[in-house]
Amino acid sequence: MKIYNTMSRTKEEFVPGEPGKVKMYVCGPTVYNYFHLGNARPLVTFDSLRRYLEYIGYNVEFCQNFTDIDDRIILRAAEEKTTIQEISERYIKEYYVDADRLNVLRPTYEPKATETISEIIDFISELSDKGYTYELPDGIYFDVSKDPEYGKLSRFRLGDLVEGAGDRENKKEFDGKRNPGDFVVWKRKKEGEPAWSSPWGEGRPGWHIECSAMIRKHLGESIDIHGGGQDLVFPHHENEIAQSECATGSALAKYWVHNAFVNVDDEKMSKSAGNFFMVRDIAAKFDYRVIRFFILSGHYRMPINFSDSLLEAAENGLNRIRESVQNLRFTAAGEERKAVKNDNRNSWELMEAIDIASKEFLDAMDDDLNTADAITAIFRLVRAANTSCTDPSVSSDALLSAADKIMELGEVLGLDILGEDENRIPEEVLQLVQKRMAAKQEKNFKLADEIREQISALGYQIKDTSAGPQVVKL
RNA sequence: GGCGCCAUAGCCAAGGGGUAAGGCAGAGGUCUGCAAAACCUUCACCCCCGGUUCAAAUCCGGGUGGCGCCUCCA
Repeated sequence: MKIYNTMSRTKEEFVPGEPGKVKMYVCGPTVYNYFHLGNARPLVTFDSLRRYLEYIGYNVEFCQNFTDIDDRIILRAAEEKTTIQEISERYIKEYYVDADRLNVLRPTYEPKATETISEIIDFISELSDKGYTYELPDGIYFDVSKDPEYGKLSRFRLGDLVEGAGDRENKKEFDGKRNPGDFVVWKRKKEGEPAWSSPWGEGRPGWHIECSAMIRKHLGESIDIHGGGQDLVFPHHENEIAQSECATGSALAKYWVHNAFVNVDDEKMSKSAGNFFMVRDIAAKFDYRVIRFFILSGHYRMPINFSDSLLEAAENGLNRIRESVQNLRFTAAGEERKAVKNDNRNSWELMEAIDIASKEFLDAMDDDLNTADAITAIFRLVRAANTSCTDPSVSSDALLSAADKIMELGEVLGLDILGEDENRIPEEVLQLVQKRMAAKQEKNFKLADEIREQISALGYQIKDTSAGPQVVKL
């Protein structure tokens, strides 16, 4: 497959360091709150990349961290008069509630910063021994001027950073720093803060260092894919590269992959801007599957706007796929349909459409994870399959093959098109369906409509087809 | 100031030198007691101006408009 590499700013052929194996790392959440739609985008994007790589045969080792020690967590704990452990544990639990329902697979490794302290300290020691760091009263800093390649990912030059600093240049934060771009790897303890002992006294790790240490601990010195949101390119990933490559001497990652933002009215959704929507709250109105489908309906490197009407459009689109699978299975179950031989011409044409959809799907995903086109391939199969449902000469086997393929491709995107339990109809509902059938036979349409209302109140919808009533979960 | 991205129908969104995928919404029709779904039909010359070319929405140059990073941030 081809994947866009931020390092080269071009699409490159994906060739992992070790054949058949992929090592990928994605920057995970700082756990001090529920996550918003903008945070959900990389989760869904990289989960889909991981699923696709596994689908085409790779063995994927996937690592995603939890930042569970950070200024915001400390602040939150202070506000609530509790410990940082309590805060981070709570929001890790809540993270899983949302992530699981978004059908995000659990990573192979999910390290926490606070459980990686000794590796982080070792890492800093190495940098220190090699002369890349210096001490200031408040902590240990990385000297970016010691790294001749610094800036290669973001393509920022050190001089430009000084200019970009603008009005911040006069602020205290630069006091003592050798270069404006220098960043802290170990923060000395301030009164009342949680701390760990280290060769530099009590303190806690800086933000960037945890990822460098975790990657090496779980995946090794060099990995295949490193992912995250576009805003992490600088400074976070740039600094990770500087630390890791100065320490180990080898390239940290072969492919740098970054997703674009979720916007509201064309402006970046962010906590600081206050224009964010929690996934939890959106899920009160829309199914988590709709949220995932919405995220995947555009290319990951293009910004997407969020609004209710866009979610509604996504919901309707996803329903079209779901209904198709339901209709295919229902139609295939018909007795007359089962008698149709599967080697007739029209059945064969549907089988061909299935193959074409598979190929289009693979082509789309191979082209830099083009999930928008991959979804189009599914829609094209849906159209062909629905048309086949109206053609009595197409066999049950062919219809079921189409349904299976739609489910299979949907699963690669993690869409969970039809859950297992959605096929089982409760006895109570089935009895009502029988009663309604009887009422219809007697032309008692008033009663029939009342029963339909009852069924609907139980969460099921009834559709009268030429082959009898079809019941589906709403 | 530095670096970078984007501009395609009412909306969303792919594509990317040879004459515009798909979805949502809309209109008309078929089926149907009604409803729902489905099916059929219909719905764009791709921001503007130059240039290259037999041919440009696609390439190049210049505009205009929108956005992002350079500060915690997905």
